[in-house]
This record gives sequence, C-alpha cells and structure tokens, in this order.
Amino acid sequence: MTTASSKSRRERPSKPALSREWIVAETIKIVRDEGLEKATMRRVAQALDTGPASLYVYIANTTELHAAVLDELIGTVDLDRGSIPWRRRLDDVLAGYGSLLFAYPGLARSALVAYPHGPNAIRLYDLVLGLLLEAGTEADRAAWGVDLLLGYVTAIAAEHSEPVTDLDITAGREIDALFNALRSADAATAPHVAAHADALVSGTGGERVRWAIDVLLRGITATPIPPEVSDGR
Amino acid sequence: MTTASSKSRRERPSKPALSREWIVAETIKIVRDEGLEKATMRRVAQALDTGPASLYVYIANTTELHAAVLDELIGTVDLDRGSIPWRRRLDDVLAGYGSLLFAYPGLARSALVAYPHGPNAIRLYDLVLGLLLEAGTEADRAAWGVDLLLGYVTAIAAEHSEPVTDLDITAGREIDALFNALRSADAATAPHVAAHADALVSGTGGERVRWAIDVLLRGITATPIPPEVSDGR
DNA sequence: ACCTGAACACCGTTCAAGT
DNA sequence: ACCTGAACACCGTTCAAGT
Repeated sequence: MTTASSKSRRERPSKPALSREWIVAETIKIVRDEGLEKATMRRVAQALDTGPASLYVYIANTTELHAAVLDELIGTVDLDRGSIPWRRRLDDVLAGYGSLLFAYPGLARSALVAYPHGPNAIRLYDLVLGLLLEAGTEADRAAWGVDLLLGYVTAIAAEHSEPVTDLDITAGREIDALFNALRSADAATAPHVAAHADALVSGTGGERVRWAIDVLLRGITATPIPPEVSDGR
Repeated sequence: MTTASSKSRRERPSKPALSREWIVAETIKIVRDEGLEKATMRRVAQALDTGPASLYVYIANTTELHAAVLDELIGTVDLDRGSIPWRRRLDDVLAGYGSLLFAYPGLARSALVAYPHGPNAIRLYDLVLGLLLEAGTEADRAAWGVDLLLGYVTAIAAEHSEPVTDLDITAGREIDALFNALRSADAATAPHVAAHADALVSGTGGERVRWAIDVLLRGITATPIPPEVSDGR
C-alpha cells in the first residue's frame, strides 16, 4: 500500500496537494491571525511548505488572492433572519458586513479598489436589493442604491479603522488628526469650519453611521433617476 | 567667494539644500509623470541625488509624504467662483476635487485611508460646508454632511479608476468585472439581481455620480441628526 | 550636530531548468 | 506536462559610523 496515510515521512501534520481552495483557506488563517498585510504570496507559500512560484499556478496575483479571501469571508456573514421588519434586517446586514470589514481593515481597503464580485458578494447584493424592494423603493432607484449603501459601509470601515502599524499605539486613528485640524481651524481662512467646529467633530462613529444610512435611504427612495440612462455599460 | 553659484562642480542643474518643501515638490513631479506608485522614498531620494535615509530627517514615513503631496495638489483645485447658484458651485467644487483624485487614483486610495487634513484640505472642507449652509441646510446636518459628500467623491475616484498596472490594458476596470457578475447572476441564488440586472448595470459613471450627489443632498437636508449626540469625542 | 552608506528584513513576479 | 529554485528588480526603515 502506498496511500498517503501509510507513508512514514510526515514532516508536517499533512501536506495536501496544492489547490486554489487550499491556498485560499491557508491565507484566511494568516489574515485572521496576523492581518492582511502579512498575507503575502511568499508568506502563504511558506505556510504551505512550497515556494511562491507554485502559487502562481492557481492564483494570478496578490490582488486576486485577497479578493478570494474577502468573498470567502463574506460567505460567513450573510445573516438573513426573516419575519422582522425590512429596516431592521437591512441594518443587521449592513452592520454584519461592516463588522467584517472593520475586523479586517486591509480587506476593506482592497474592497474599495477591487469591487467584490464573487458568488458570496453577489448574494449580499441580492439581499440588500431585495430589502430595498421590500421597502417599496422604485426598482431603478433600488438598483443604483445598493452600490451606495455597500460602498458607504466599505468606505467607513476603511477610513475609521486603525492602520494596524504593528504595535504603534501612538499612531492613533487618522480621523483624530482630521478632528484636531478642524478644531484648531483658523477663523480667517476657514470661517465656516471655525464657526461650526463642535458640530463637525460631534457624535460617535456609530451615531454617524446610523445617520448616514438614514440619509442614504431617504435620498435613494426620494430621488428619481434620470429618465434616459444609457443601459448596460 | 564661496557662494553656491560660484562653485564649479555643478553635476546637476542645481542641488538645493534638502527641505520638506523641496522633497514634496520633487515627489509631486514624480507623481505627475509616473504615478503615485513610483513615488517611493528610494525613488524620491534618487531624484534628489541622495540616499533614502536623508528623507527621514524631514518626513516621518511614506504615508506622510503622500499626504503632503495630496494636500499640495488640493491647493491647486479650490475653485470658488462667486455669484453663481450654490448648487452649481457645489457641483463644480466636487467635480474639481473628483477630477484631481481621478487623475491620481493612488492619491484617492490613500485619501480613503488617511483623512486629508492639511491646510488646503481644511479650506476645501470650509468651502463645501459654506455652500451647504448657503443652501439653507440646518448647521448640524451640514457639518455631518460634508464628510459624506467628500467621502463619496473620494470613494468613487478610488473605485472607478484603473489600477494603472503599468501597461496592462487587458486588466480592465474592476467595475466591469462586477457588472459582468451581476449580468450573469443565477436566478436561483440571486433572484432580485437576476430580475433587475439591467437596472443594476445601467447608466454611465457620470450619470450615477450626479444621481448620488442628488441623493446625498436630499438626504442630508431632510434627515435630522439625533437630538443628543456626544460632543467633541 | 548633522547627515547618510550600508544593511536588515522584507516584497511580487518571472522563467529557465529540473522531474 | 507539471512544478519550482533561484534570480530580478524592487520596497521601507534603521542605525552605526562618518564629517
């Protein structure tokens, strides 16, 4: 017998054959434990006990690898509990997607550059679109609105999360730097900012996000799309 | 006389003393000609005829360098022509900022992660806030709305621009990949997407941006902020 | 006191050469 | 036919050692 299990050389617990699925699974483990910035081709190859060149047989480049990881993780978040009001379910879905991106800021950043479009991302799209339709939103507006809602959540996660510069606690969030600048704005060059500094920096992140989603929903349902739009690209 | 001009060794047209300003100016030249991805510490140092270590005397790290470049470029875009209606001026300002970020996608991406907060960014904030107030928007909503409008423009520029992978024309925009995925969605797993695929992919980028700004403005003016928000963090 | 050469610790990607 | 060692062409950042 020469099955894998009977082999005596077992340097690693087991070294399965390379495959796209296996590479992605191993990458997720690294992302979870050490952050996206550590999930490099070289690092993943090392974890899989091979050289980086081998990964290129299954994955075109680093961007594609990260996109595959994000789609896989989106699959774990799709929480759709029926029978509660649409608005509540929408908040839950956006919050779920948001916490995922908040937990992995690097993925939020990559989602902003490379639109998620794997099977799980499409399901998320479908879920949000369905809820907007359930709310009675006119179909064209709902269709364009999905992008706005998901894009907002992505952007806020990319912005408000820490840069994760290893252990540099002193760094602080970038938004604090902006708030400080707004607070100390010069009344001569920035009169409006100076006059409304308190309002500009007020509110917690959560309060602002809730308000922004209100703003988007109200705007989406109330704003007609132009009568003649070029269709399909 | 030993003034700089009388020196005979003049390997370069002139090699002024290093300074933060000079480093930023040289970096802008590289960004303009070759894109942000080429504006590395090493590359900038090379252009300034020195080693990378020397830059660290004036600039803390690459992120700070790129932020300084963005603020400098924002300074060139602040077009405020008075005497035309506020909405027109707002569109112009957002379009101006948007084209800047569209022209330098790398900067749009870095603006999403590191909030611009230099003097010129604050002036831009002030301009947009002033226009919202001029429109009669309640001050608290206007203050929170500025973030939303500028953030949207930044996100759209980061998303819709090409990855600029040197000369790889085949790459195509990421949004096309999403549109293809939406168009070929399976009616079984994504019924709403399948039913409204046309609407999901309709419209040009410009049409969608105009609609989105309408959505945001309508939402911002109509949505009250919560009565009690924690102030100033 | 100020500046920087050289090193440290990494990257992504390709391709010639092996099995 | 499939896989990969080794190389190419880069990075950011630090610090010991020079002037």
